[in-house]
Amino acid sequence: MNLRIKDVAEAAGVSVTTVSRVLSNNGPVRDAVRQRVLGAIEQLGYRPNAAARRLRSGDTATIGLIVSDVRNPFFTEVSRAVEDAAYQQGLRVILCNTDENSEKEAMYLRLMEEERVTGCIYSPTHDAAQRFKAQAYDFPVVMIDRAGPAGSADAVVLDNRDAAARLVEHLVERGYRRIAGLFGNASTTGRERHDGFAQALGRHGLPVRAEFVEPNPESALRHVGAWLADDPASRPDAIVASNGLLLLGAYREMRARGATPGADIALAGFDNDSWTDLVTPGITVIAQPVYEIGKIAMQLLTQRLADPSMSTRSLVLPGELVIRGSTAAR
Amino acid sequence: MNLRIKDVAEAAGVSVTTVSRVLSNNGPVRDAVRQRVLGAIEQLGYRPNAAARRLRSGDTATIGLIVSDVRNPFFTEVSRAVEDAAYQQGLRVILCNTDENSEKEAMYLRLMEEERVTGCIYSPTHDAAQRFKAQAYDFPVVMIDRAGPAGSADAVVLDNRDAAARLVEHLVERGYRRIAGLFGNASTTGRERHDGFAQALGRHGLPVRAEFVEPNPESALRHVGAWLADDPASRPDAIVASNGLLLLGAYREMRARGATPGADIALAGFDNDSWTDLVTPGITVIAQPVYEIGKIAMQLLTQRLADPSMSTRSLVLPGELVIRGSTAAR
DNA sequence: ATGAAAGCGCTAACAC
DNA sequence: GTGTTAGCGCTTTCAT
Repeated sequence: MNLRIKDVAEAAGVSVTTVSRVLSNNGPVRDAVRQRVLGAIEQLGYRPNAAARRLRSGDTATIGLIVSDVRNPFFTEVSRAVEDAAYQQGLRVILCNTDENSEKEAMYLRLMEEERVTGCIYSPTHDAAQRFKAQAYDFPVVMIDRAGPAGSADAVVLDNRDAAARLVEHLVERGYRRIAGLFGNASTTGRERHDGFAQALGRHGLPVRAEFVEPNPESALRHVGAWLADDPASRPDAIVASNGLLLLGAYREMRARGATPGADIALAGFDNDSWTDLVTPGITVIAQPVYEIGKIAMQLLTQRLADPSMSTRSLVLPGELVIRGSTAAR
Repeated sequence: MNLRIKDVAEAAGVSVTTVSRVLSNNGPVRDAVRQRVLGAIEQLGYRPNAAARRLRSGDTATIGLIVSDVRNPFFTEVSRAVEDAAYQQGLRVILCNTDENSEKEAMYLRLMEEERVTGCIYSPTHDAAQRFKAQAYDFPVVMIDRAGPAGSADAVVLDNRDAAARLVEHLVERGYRRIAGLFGNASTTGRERHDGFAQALGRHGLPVRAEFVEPNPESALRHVGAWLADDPASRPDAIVASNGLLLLGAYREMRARGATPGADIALAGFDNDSWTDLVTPGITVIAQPVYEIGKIAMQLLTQRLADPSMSTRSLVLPGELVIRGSTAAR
C-alpha cells in the first residue's frame, strides 16, 4: 500500500490536482469525475499521507492536550470531552501526562511546537503557569483547571474560592468547628481553594488548620493519619480535601483507622468522583462540570483560532455543592 | 517562529546537512561544530518540523491506540501504560475511543493508515475482531483485552474462561447455588467469560442463568432490577458481572433496592476498580494486571517491529481472585 | 567531517 | 472544470 496520489490520478485518468480536490472536497469537480476518482481510491485502497498533507498545507489539524495524569478522573473526563469535540471537527489530539513534573512539562510544550499544533489545552503546574508566556508560542493556548496570571491566556476554571468557602460554610452550619484542610501544592487551584477555605474560616473566627501537600492519595494518608492520632479533644472534627485524589487518600486513612466519615469526623472535598456516592455514608463534595470544562475549552480554542485578536477570556464556572452523609450534623 | 533548518545552517555557518545530523544525532560532526549548531538552534528558538521529518524519513514514530472508552478504568490505566512506554521510546500516541461502535472503529482504523502509524494497539469489538485481517495493514497490530481468531494478530489478554470459572467456584464453595451472570455483548471477552462461567456451573450441575447485554452500567441496572423483582424463592442468590462497568451498575441497582451485597445476595465480577474496595462490604473481583497489560502490549509491538517475520504470539495473563465481603458465606 | 542536491507526497497558484 | 508545476522542510545518498 505505498500508493501515491499520482497512482490514483492515473487509474482514474485525471490529474493529481483533481484527485486532491476530491480528497479535500474543495474546488470544482464534475460529479462524474468525482465518482471515477472515488472509485479508483476505493479500488486501489489508497490512503492519503497525513504527514505530506500537513507539510504542504501548513495546517496540522492537531491539538495538544497536556494534563498531569489521565488517571485522575477529572482529567479522564476532560480528555474524553476534548477528544470528542476534536474528532468531530476533524482534529487529532496528542495527549501528554506531565505528572506535575516541570521537566516533562517543558518537553511536551516543545513537542507541541515541533508538531506545529493548531492549538493546545493545558493544565500547568503553579510554577509553569506563573512563568508562562503565550507570546512565546505560535499557537493559542487554553488553560484548564488552573489559570496563569490574569490575561496571559484563555482559561476555563472553577470558582475555587467560592466553592471552598461554601464547603466551609456548610461544615460550620452543621456544627463543625475544628476544620482542617489538605491542599495540592503543585497547582494554582490548590492555593485558591486554600484561600477561600481560610477566608471563610476567618469570617467565623475559626482557626485555620491547613497543609499544602503533593496531590496524591499517599500524601493524604500521612497527614490525615497524623491528625487522627492527635488528642481527641484538639484533633480536627472535619477534614476538607482540595481534590479527588487527596479526598480518596483521606477517606482510606479514616477507614483504616476505624473512623466513619460523618459519625466520628466529617469529610468533604472536591470532585464528584464515582466512588463518593457509592460509599456509605456518601461523601459531601463540590461537583465540577467536568465534561463541560473540556468541551468549553475546545470552544474557546476554536473561537480564538477564528479570531486571534479577540481579548483574553477567562471562563469561571461555579461548582455545585453535593451534600451527603459524610457531613451529617454533629 | 517560522524558522527552517536553512536559517539555522546560515546562522551557524554550516550546511543544512550538518544541522540535520546534529538534530537527529546521527552521522559524524566535529564537536566544535555541533556546539555551534546547538547554540544557533537555542538562540533562534528553532524547532524542527515534525511533519516534514516524517514525510522525508518515512518514519512517523507514532503509535495508534484504539479503545472503546478511556473512561473505563481498565482502559484509562492501559492508555497511561502505553503512553508512558511510548514517550520513553520517543513515540507519539494517537488515542481513539470507539464506544464499541463499528463505524467509529472503521474510521479510526482508516485514520491509522493515513497517519502511517508505526504500529497500533487495538481493542476491537467482537465483530471487528472476527473480520480483522492483519495483512490488510502495513503496520503491526497488537490486540488487547480481546483477541481475534487465533493467529490473526499478536495479543495480550486475560485468561477469561479460567477467571470466570474461579469466580463461580468461589461462589459455589461459599454456598451459593442460583448464580446469575451479566456479560458484555460487544466483545470476545464477554463471550469467553460467559463460557467459563457456564462450564463451571455445569460441572456442579447448576443451572446457567446468563444475559448478554450492552456493556454499560445502565443496562446492568435494568437486568439486575428484573432479577431482584423476582420471586425470592427463585431469584438469583448471587450475581456475577463480566466487567467493571456492569459490576458498577449491578452494585448501584442492588443498593437502590435496599439489597446489601454479601448479606442478601452475593455480588462479584471483573475489574478491581478503585470503588470496589471502598464500599462496605467490599466487592469480590477478578483483578487484572492492568498497567502491565498496556506495558506488555507495547513490548509485543516493539518486538514485532524489530522482527516482522516472528510468528504470531498471544500472551494470556492470569487474573487474581480478590475475595471481599460481597461473597460472604451463606 | 562536511556539503550539494534530489525528492518524500501532497496542495495551491496559476494557466487554460 | 481541469491540468501543470513549484515547493512545503526535512533527510539522505553521493561527492568531496
